Parts: sequence; structure tokens; C-alpha cells
Amino acid sequence: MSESLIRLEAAAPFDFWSTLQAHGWVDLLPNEYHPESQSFSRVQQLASGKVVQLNISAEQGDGIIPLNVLVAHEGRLSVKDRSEIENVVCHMLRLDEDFSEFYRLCKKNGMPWSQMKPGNGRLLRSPELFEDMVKVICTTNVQWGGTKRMVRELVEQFGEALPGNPNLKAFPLAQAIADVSFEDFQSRVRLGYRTPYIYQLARDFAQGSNCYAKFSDMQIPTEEVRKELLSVKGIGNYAAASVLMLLGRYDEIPVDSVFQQLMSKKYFDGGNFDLKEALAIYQDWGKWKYLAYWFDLLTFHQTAEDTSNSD
DNA sequence: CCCCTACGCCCAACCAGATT
DNA sequence: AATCTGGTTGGGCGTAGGGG
Repeated sequence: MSESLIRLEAAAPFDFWSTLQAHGWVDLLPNEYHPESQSFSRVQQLASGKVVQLNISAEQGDGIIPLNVLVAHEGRLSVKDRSEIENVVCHMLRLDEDFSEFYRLCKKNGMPWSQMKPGNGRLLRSPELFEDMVKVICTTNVQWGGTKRMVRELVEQFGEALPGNPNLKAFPLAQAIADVSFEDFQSRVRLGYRTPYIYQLARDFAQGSNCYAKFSDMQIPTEEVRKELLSVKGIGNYAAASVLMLLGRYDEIPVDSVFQQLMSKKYFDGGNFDLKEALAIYQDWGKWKYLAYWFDLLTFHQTAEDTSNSD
């Protein structure tokens, strides 16, 4: 194994650490979270088939924030490999996304959003839509521990291993799942009722029918993408909103148990509430509803922690 | 179109009985 | 009495699909 360093730059405002911590994705394999070194790593299978390990960290900076991507690999990295890795990191960390309009709204809307640090707002995502869709389906009808287990089993069973380290694997290619029979897939990964959904999704992606490729085209209206997502078995309102967020479309709020709890505790005095009333709270945020809700949630938990610590 | 309910799955908690 | 094993129950969770 040899190591290569790839340097990238993130334009301010950018906050590496908050991008990783803002939601649970960093805890799902093949992502690995290293709080002690303020970095995260990930085994990644490149288009060439080569499996590498990326170790990503950020330096301090006022304007441009330098990012270091330490790549562990076999043989040599081609120019193509290097540029693919740059794209992967750029996509995961959303380096190309522009949040300035969201920041302006935050300043205007008072607490708690006005206290948001510059660079907040990015939520880690996967290099490929397939991985994000599978992971979102694995968050439905289950608690977080179950999600982690299902993703771990998928990676262990169908991911390509890093050369010389059979324990470190990449996220499965859709093709790797589509290559086995349904019965085989079902027996190797315990996904419950999700088994046929994820199997079908893998086959669709493997076929490259490209009905999903257009989702990243921001010219296409979000509502259209949403309808397409809802037609996928296993994806309902909550999952569609989550996938849309991962696609960089923040129009929809994922109504799940986390949302219900926040609404009840923060806005409805701990009691029951009407869903429409709750959603109306974020109505003014337009295409930034998801982020407005999400940072409402994060700051609510933070202040709850602070008050319990000071007791 | 929206609302409602049943569903399917896993896991934690609980319990009974058996074994040290 | 303490620990282990196997079995059962209840809670948690969005989705699918049917009905209004």
C-alpha cells in the first residue's frame, strides 16, 4: 500500500467539523468518524474498480480552508483516479453548494437561526445517489441502531475490500447486489420487508436505466423529482424529503418521529398537535425549509444539553 | 387529494425454567 | 442463590394501500 496526498480547497464559509456532525451519515459504513484526529475516512471503489481508502481532514483558515485527502492505495493513482477522488470529496462535503441565501434568511429570522455559525448548513452525503437512497430506506421503520446494522451488513456482504485488508470495505456497487439471486440477497442481509425494495433499486441502478441520473439536474423542478422518488417502493414522504435534502433540495421537511418530538416539545408544550400547524412554522423558509428545521433541531438539543450540564 | 389504519420488522424488556 | 437459555411480549417506526 502506498499513500498519496490530494489537496483541495473549500471556500469560506465552510466548517468541516459541523458538516460531518450535522447528521448521522458519518456513522454509517463505509464512513468512519475519528473525533480524536478531527477527520473521517472512507473506503471507496473508483470507477476503474480500484479500491482505495480516503482519509479526509481540514486545516484552519480564514478565507480558503485547505482540505487534505490522504489516499491509501495499491499501485499508482492515475490522473483519472485523482480527479474522481476530488469529485467524490467535493460531492460528499457539498463544496459547490451555495448557502448564502439561506444565511441571509437566518440573520433575518432571529433566534435560534441568527446564532448559526458561518459554514453551518452542509450535511454530509454519499458520493453516489444509490448509496444515499439505500441508506435512507434503511432509516425507515427502525431505530438508528438498526440502520447501522443493516448498512454494516450490506457493506460486509457486498462491498469490495481494500487490498490487503478484508475488514475494510467500500459501499456495494448496485451491480454487486444485482448479480446475486433474490433468495441469496435475502439470506445474506437482514433487511426485513425492505429486502425486495433495495434489491429492486439495485437492479434499477445496475441496469443504468438512468431514470435516477436526472435527479441531480437542478433544472428539473423539485416537485417532479419528489414524485419520481415516491414511486420507488420503500420511499414515502419522509424518505423522499430526506433524499431530496441529500440531492441539495431543501424544500421538504422529513416528517418522522424526530420531527414530531421537536414540534411537540418546542412549539406545542409537550402535547399533541396538528401536522399542518407544525409545518406552517417553517413555511416562510421557501426552498430552505429542511435546513431551517434541521438547525432548529440541532440548537434545541444543544441548549437542552447546556442547561442540563449547568445544573 | 388527504387521512387513516394495518402491516412488517427488529430489539429491548420481561419471564420461566434449567443449570451451575 | 446466581447465572444462563429459550421463548414471549410490547414498543418503535414510516410506508403501502384502501377508503372517504
